[in-house]
Amino acid sequence: MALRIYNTLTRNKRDLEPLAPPRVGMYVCGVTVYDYCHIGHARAYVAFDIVARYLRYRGLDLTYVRNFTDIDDKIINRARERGQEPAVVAQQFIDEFYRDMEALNVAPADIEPRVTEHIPDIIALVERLIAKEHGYVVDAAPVPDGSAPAGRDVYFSVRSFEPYGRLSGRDIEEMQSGARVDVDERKRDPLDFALWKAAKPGEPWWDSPWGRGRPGWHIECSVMSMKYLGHTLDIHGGGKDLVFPHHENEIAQSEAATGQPFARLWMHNGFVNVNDEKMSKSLGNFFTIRDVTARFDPEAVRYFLLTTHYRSPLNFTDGQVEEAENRVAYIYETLARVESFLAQTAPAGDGEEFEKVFARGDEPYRPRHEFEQALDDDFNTPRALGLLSELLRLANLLLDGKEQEQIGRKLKPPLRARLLAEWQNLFAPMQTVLGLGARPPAEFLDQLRLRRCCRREIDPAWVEQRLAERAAAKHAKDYTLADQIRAELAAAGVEVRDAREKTIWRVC
RNA sequence: GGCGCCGUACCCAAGUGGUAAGGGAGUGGUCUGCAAAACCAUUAUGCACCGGUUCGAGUCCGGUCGGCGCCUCCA
Repeated sequence: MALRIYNTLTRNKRDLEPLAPPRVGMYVCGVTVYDYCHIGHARAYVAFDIVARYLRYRGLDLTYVRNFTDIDDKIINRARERGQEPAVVAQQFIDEFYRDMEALNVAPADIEPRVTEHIPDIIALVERLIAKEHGYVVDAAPVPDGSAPAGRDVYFSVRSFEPYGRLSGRDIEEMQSGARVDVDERKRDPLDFALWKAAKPGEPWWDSPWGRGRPGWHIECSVMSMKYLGHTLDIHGGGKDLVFPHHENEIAQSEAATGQPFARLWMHNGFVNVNDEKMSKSLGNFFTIRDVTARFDPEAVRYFLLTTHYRSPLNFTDGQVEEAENRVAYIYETLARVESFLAQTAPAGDGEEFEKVFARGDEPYRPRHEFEQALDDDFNTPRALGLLSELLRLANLLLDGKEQEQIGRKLKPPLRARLLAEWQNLFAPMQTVLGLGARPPAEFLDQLRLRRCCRREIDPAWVEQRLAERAAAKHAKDYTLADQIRAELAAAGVEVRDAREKTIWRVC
């Protein structure tokens, strides 16, 4: 069974065919570190986290590279605003990035290179492009204060690379008429882009054959991806907004330099929208990961991001994240119930396997197989979550002892325990691949309750106090008072559940 | 203007030409002192609209309407 992935370059799904199986090299464009990440960033890195986890689950030997762009105009501007060194700004937001990703349970990449640590490699590639006449050197634009420029600029000649535009499906001639490209007579073609930029006064710089300067935006990814993964990557990924010009330019630079295909498979995730419009810094309609995880459990954000296929647009609303948070709570409540049942009942019984007991007509029930089919099909996480939901429902069915309603017969508790133990094994890969439900259930549920108490300004001590009073009333068979207290708690957002031994509560 | 994507129930969302996953909300039920949770049942002869191909189309083709994206920094 092959893993099929949508390839932006060919506009269809292709089998993943690594150059040197089982090894797979994947490069994903990382963040420019000048600000907190927003939900759009979260989507991209959660999407590729699933890719990484699933490739490993499938037994592939993945090397995952994700860079940090730690030198760039925006970082320099931010540093200037704050009166800090650009390197300080960059380091701060690298740290913030890690905090966000950790909260979202996004595993680090294997290699996380930074642009500023690869300047000699970048210079070498620019020199190579100049030698092959794909790059050309021009005088830097005049400096506003009239002083002499510190170096010269190097541009890539788009017309020297015949296939330019293939990834994004556009034609150089047609783009000219777009008229939205700047006119700079130093460039041979308006679409030519900078490989190396002369330093302006007050900007960070590195010595180079073209004087003091710094890398252009696109060259870093060509350099760092090929350095760690070789000339041809198995997978190159990023957000849809990088298709043009960033990835187009990466292809041009890399293939012009090496003469080899740069990436076999291009994956691009869709946007996160707000009111059906793209969430972006420039539109100012973004929510940072920090904002959202302050209000909702980070795992709810992760779940929410997986409810839509990674290539489709995803509309962000509080209601959706709240719903996701309820689903995650359902996962952990089920896991907690399974744990507690198994702690009390010893499994026993043979020959009654999950796939037979819950057979669908003549077909055995094989959730793991279906799960793999879903992810094999271009990482279809919504389908995978659907299967997850079914599986959770079956666990609760067994826990309630209501399996008769589904399979037409009643099972003895030891056999139910055995099936639930098997259930845990079926569920485990879903936990590890999706990165959901992997925390200790009690810990999660306590945290969620605290978080929701904060959200609704409920004092847990007050709840406990009122519940004690209600227990006394119930004991005295004063149901009127007991129900009155329960109604009062419910009005505050506290849901009371009378379980067998004790009363538990949660916040909605 | 060029290129491209999308339009599935009240809401979110899968859907590989062959009887429309899953979740939320709603309704009925089981359980419960009553509830809540959980579970069971139920909710699209229908997939924006109009044509076409086919034994058969949400799925393929053409057109119409509506929404969005890229073409400039952007995950």
